[in-house]
Amino acid sequence: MNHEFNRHKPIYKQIMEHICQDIVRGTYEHGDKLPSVRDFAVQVGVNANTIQRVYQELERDGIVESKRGQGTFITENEERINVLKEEMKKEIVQRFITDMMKMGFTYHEMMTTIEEEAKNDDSS
Amino acid sequence: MNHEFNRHKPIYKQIMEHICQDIVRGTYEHGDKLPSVRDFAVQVGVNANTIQRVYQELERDGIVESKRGQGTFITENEERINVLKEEMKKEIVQRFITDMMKMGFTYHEMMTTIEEEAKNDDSS
Amino acid sequence: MNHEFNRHKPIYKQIMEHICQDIVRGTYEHGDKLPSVRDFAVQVGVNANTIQRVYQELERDGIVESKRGQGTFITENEERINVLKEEMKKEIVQRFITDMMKMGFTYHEMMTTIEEEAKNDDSS
Amino acid sequence: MNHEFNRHKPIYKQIMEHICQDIVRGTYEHGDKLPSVRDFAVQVGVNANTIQRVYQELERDGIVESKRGQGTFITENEERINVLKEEMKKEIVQRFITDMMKMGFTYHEMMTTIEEEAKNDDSS
DNA sequence: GTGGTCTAGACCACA
DNA sequence: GTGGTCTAGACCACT
Repeated sequence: MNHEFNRHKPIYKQIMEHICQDIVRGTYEHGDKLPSVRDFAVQVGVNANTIQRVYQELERDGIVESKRGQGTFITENEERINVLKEEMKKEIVQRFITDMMKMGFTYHEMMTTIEEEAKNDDSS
Repeated sequence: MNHEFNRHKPIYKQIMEHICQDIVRGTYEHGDKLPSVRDFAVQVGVNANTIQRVYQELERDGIVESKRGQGTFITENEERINVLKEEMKKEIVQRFITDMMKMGFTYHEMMTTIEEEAKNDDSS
Repeated sequence: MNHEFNRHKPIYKQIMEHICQDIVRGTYEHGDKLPSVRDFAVQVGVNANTIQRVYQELERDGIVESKRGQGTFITENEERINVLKEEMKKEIVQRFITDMMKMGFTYHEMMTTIEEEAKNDDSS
Repeated sequence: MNHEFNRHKPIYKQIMEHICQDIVRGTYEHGDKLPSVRDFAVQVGVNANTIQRVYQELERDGIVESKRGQGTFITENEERINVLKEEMKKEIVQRFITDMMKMGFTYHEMMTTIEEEAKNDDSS
């Protein structure tokens, strides 16, 4: 499988985000094993060094833990995952609100807009 | 006035966005004159070339028009401005929705979250 | 009447070209009087200085002659006009041929292309 | 090699045109790697920033693609190249025809003129 | 004074 | 080494 990457954002960050999304969505659970660096690199079609960096940064953030000779695992620390979820949600929401406000929209208009999208989604 | 710039995004893009926000919010109207390249550069504390690039890209996008020896102006084409507003809104909203969905949130949860932020804002 | 000018070419040159085209096409004849600087400026909607420069350069080229207190006239020198026509034609043709050759077209293809345009023009 | 540039046209545009001509003529094919910004700059004797701009504008036009840390490549999109060829041809031909018409020439005269040039070229 | 182009040289992130 | 951004300062043409 060949993933599409956004040109204007570091690939390693995009992969990091993707993993985090999988975690908070429940696709990965605490303690799950991640693919090996090499396998993962082949799967997404990037250099192994790039995946290496992804795992490093995720470990630095306490999201994953690498065990020598065994592989890399989602942290057993459930609280860390909850915090991650809140962090990500907050960042996305805050960004949305400030961007919309800079354009002059009110909270009411923001909610209406999302409601409309929800309807479009239903009917499609 | 000395503006703060996000270190992970080109300054010229941040300035472009800022101008576009001013336009859709109504701070600038169609036909309005923008500051000269050099004046604007001094105002925001960047090099004149950076502003030059901002104006160039905005002109390519049909948002402003540069007139020789006279200055740079918001386009007279009101329709273009309406389109700009829709484009910007759509991009922000779509981004928000897809990011939230990737994390597993429903439309309902998205709206609830914003509602909560609105309340916090009131009381603050 | 408000003329449209090409942004990326000096206005005075565009006006010069326009006058020369009128001359070689026969719209102006040798000895004809051109509009006064001010009238012409109003007609085409530019600054009078710009027209002033147009007349100056045309006079330098021997295309027009200005007579004090009377106005500006197309030269009486018919030979000069014939030379002008040849110069302009040659420039246009040479430019066309070299541009097409740079793209890899043959003389035969150039003529075919023009033939096609001629047909489209007929039927339209 | 030291190239000659037309003083009345931005160097970056002249280089852009040159590259496009190489593409439509087949000197470059889809997927080919272009010289690095710095190498190209040395080759044509201009500043690296000028080449940078050339690549940027070509990328915006969908003609080339820049890949981080790898280089700049002609697009893999063959259709885009075909469109480019048609665009360039059309622009040149239309310009020739309108210029000649403004001077009062007929389609027949245009073709005769080119035919004559072709003969001169043969005998030279 | 206005926009537009170019240079020289620096620094950064990515691979 | 590769593209990308930014600065400082210069020069040009147009008005």
